[in-house]
Amino acid sequence: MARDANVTREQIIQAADDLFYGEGIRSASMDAIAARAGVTKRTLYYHFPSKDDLIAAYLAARDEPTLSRYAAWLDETKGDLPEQILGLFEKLARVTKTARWKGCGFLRAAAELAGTPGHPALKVGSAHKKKFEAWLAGCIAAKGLSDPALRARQVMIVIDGAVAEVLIHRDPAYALAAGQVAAALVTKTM
Amino acid sequence: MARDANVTREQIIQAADDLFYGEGIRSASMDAIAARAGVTKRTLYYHFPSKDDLIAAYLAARDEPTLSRYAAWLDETKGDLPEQILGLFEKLARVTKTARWKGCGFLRAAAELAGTPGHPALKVGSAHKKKFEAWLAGCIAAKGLSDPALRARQVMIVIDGAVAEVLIHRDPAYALAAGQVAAALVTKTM
DNA sequence: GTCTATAGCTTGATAGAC
DNA sequence: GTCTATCAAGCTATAGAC
Repeated sequence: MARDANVTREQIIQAADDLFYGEGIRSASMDAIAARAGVTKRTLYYHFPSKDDLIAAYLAARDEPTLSRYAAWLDETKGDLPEQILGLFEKLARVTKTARWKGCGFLRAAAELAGTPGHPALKVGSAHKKKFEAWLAGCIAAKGLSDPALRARQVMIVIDGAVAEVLIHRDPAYALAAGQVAAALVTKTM
Repeated sequence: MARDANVTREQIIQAADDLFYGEGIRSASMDAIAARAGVTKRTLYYHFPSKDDLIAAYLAARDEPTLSRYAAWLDETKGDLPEQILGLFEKLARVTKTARWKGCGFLRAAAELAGTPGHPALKVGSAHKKKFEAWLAGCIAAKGLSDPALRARQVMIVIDGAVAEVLIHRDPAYALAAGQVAAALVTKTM
């Protein structure tokens, strides 16, 4: 039945997210993902013809939730845009302290798959970051600031730089130092 | 002979660098590394007891050359510190266009090994980035700027953010946009 | 210190039944 | 659409000779 198929598909995606994000893409085996999803490998391969397809689907499923999370972090913070950006980075710093947090899934996929240039998951990751950057540009343009596209790009660089640095050192302080830079980037007088 | 052992060891490290950096750590097999180094697996395991040891040694070997490269990029550029920083990012943008460039080996290792927290290579990577940050702090302090430690940390965030973004989009323009931010960070009037 | 050879296991993917 | 069973290849690491 199509209804059950979607449920099964979602269970597989969830298992893939747990293992790809938790252990790394190459480290997580199709065996382990099938077992975690509670299906056999035959069923897994029925829904996803290859591991590469599953990797791409795993990242695609993270796109919307990731954007929503950052948008919520911004919206939850009172004040003008620089203050909101500071709030976003404070919330980022907080989640990086949790045991589950292991950096940005898109960036980690790009890092791990850098050796296979045409990989479908790389396109998904690039598209996600473009969407993120466009959302930032919209927030900046709404405040009437000059050069929203450039500022959005620079804030994006600072966000991913902060995430990378926190992952490397396991120190949330980097996110707070980054927040200051990003806040300055969305302030009229630079 | 000890002399030949060092030569062999260096050949293995070179082969590991080619394959770990080129294809990814998990994707590159010990078989392939031994073959590329022109030794048998027995010899490979004589010099490096495990793959994890070899990964750590591969990163350790990249430490000094990486720092020297960035230092050269700074030194080669005429002008005051903000101009030198701009020059550094321009040179970064240029090398990202080469086919061989695939991001930062340290960051990619951190991304790939995020699932194994105690891995020796993660300590090597963190130590390298700390050293890089300390070098930046020295450059900034030498110019008499306030808060050299904080500024260095923020420049580090921007550098790694730029590298991450260029890797994701395969677009050197991100490095140039990042250069403006970093240059502003080492300017007296912020 | 380097060789040949291989153990012991895991991998991504498939065959055929129902 | 899901199952049981299995493949051929690749993996890390080791044994024993010289």
